[in-house]
Amino acid sequence: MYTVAEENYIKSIYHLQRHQKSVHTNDLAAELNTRAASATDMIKKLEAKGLLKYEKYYGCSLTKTGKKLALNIIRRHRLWEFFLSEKLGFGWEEVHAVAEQLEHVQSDLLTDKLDVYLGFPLFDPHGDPIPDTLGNMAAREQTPLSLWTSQAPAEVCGVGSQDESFLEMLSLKQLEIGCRLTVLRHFNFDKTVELQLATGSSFTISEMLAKNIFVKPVEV
Amino acid sequence: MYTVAEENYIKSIYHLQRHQKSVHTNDLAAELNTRAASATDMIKKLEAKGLLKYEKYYGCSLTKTGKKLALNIIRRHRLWEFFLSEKLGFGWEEVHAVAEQLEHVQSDLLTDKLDVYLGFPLFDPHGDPIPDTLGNMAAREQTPLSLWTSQAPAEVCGVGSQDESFLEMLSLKQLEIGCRLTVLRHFNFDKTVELQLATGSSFTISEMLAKNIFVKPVEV
DNA sequence: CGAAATATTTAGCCAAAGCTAAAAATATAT
DNA sequence: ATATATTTTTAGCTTTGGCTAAATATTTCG
Repeated sequence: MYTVAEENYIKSIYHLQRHQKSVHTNDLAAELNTRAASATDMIKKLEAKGLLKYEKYYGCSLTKTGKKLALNIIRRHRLWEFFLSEKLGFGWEEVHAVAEQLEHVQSDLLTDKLDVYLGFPLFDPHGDPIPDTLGNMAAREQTPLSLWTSQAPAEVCGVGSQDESFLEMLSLKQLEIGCRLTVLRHFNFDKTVELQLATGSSFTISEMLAKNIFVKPVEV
Repeated sequence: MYTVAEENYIKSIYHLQRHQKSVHTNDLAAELNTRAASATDMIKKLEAKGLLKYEKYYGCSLTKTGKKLALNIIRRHRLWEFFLSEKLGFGWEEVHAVAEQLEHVQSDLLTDKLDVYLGFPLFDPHGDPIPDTLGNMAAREQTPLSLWTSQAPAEVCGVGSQDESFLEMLSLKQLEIGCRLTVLRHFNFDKTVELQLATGSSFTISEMLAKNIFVKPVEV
């Protein structure tokens, strides 16, 4: 069994590892809203437990065991998100905070029974894929709006951040998951994107926002 | 917000308070598998937070605030037990351990939405009543087998302990929740109880066991 | 009643996980 | 390439929750 703190470190290291191959102390501390010194301490502890490899002043990266644990935590998190949204009627922007707590309930039996009960969902309410028992998950068939060049109508199917101010902005601009839109044009100068909603209204969004909204072709 | 340790102390004090009016340090320590010294420390902390009143060498008892918290924790615990049993198909003897973890997820929104989702259940799978938002709960319409004198068939609807060895014994003797039985007689000498199952088999159980099995009249 | 047994508290430690401040290593920049 | 800036680590302290051993209250019993 692992402590909540350990699990949170493992999860953060896993997420950071998608971008940088080796995870640096400062980045990890920033991700967890803590200090570099604390991160160093925990990294050492996790290395002792065989969950990651660590080279002083260079960084760390998860071992096979560490990755497996990370995927299990992510699995729990996303299954709970799905449950909260689908079964309890939580707004998709409310689920994250509660799932942060639920993900630390350690019982594989619970996780697997929940998975069965939910019908083995492949994606959580944010469009992120849910790992199965072995850690395998579907690839997200998603393109950030910033890269979507097709004229064809697109459906919002994922977001790149759980930040509250970001999610608030989305719902303000009526860019919820499942909503349909068309990209009118990309402005090369400042990378802003002009788009039109199914309701007919059109407006321009920043590059930052466009990078964090994922879309896919509208299904027939 | 309260820590997991604090919540567990509050819950234990609440349970002990049903029997003794004032809860003694040693009993509390025993209940929580810890030592008297640790209990003293925590009692002081909880008093400082206004959750209980404490008199040195005498004991402690929950304040109004403390009781409210206790009932909220119990509410969460029993709702999760119901969920695990009803929705996920856990055996009723498996739910307790997992609910011990789930009960510490702190989100009133979650608790209330879960309650709605489950259809405002009144009793958990062990037959214990589930408090509502205000802390009110149904009285358990249950009699311990040791006091059941009626000739009429009875239905097992509750248990007086979550102890593993006890629950194991129950399932071994096929005395699950919901099962039907008739009490053949009470032996005055050693307070054992002879009973007959719906299957026809009959046997005698100890006073200890009889006190911990709750029954109610079979519903028509 | 007073001595022995029992219960409770105090004092002093430990481990986990965090922090600050200072030291050491690495990276950058003129 | 050396000086400066940044990053990382170390050292030492804090809080939470638990422990043991010793001290102090309380209860019980001869």
